[in-house]
Amino acid sequence: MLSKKTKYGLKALIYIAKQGGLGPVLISDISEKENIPKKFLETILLDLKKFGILGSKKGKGGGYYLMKDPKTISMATLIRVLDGPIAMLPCVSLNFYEPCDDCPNEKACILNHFMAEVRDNTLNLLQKKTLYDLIIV
Amino acid sequence: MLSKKTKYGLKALIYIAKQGGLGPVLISDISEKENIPKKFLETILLDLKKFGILGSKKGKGGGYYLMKDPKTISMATLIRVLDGPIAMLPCVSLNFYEPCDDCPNEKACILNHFMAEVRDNTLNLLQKKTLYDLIIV
DNA sequence: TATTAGTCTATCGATTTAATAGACTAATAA
DNA sequence: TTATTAGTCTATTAAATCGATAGACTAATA
Repeated sequence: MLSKKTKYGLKALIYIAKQGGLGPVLISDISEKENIPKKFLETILLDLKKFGILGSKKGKGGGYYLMKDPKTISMATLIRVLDGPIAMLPCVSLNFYEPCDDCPNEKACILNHFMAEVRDNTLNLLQKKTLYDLIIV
Repeated sequence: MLSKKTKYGLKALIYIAKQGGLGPVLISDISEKENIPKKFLETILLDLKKFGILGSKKGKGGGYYLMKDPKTISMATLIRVLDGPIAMLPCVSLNFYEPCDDCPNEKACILNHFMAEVRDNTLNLLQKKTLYDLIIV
């Protein structure tokens, strides 16, 4: 399951993307319209900024805006930034790989092979879908 | 990500299935061969018994055995029993559904629709694959 | 009746998650 | 230049979950 942080983050990004680049969007605006705790949302958007997905402007007329064309932002990237690994096991994660303590031979591990298949299956969908696909309803 | 409980549980089931029904399999046997903490494994197998996946026999010559043909046990079922929802959000879970507090209208929620698509995509694979598919290498 | 092996309850520490608090800094406009 | 707006940063907290362990108990077999 995705964390609430991830759900909130995705909803915020969809909200911002829907504005279509008409100036920065206020945290408080997103918070109210999407029913996301404001302080929590602050930390999430800050995270997205750190990863170059969002940019921000302080002061009056400030807010958050997308740094790239929504068509170039895949859902796989967003889930990885917000939630972490897409794979079901660390030993088949492409971006967050970690070996299993209990597994003496990963290449011979049946579960490893199966979970890699599941990962590829999911990735195939998540990499194709972009933020843009979500805002054109 | 799947919990260690789930990973251990799946490895144990694969181990038991590989014995091909030649009498009950000992917890200690699985624990040693698969490097799973024995006490932890006990609780996991007990869980699988509760859900009718495994049966057990006490005393000498006892142990755990499969209650059904591995060909009839889907990976989707196993992951649900061990880990919980397969869906990425509670609001699109078929077996563990819960509405989102922040969502005023689920049917109109873009994320909901997208995550339902992801769920179907994953489920399509997990329901086809059975425990048997994992033991024939 | 001794031994083997699963059952049950409970507890523990560590980590993660969700959320909040509050002081601070940058940008804008009057 | 200063009041206001709005994002930044650090930190703390409460609750939940995770991974693991302890120990007493019960059933089955030889």
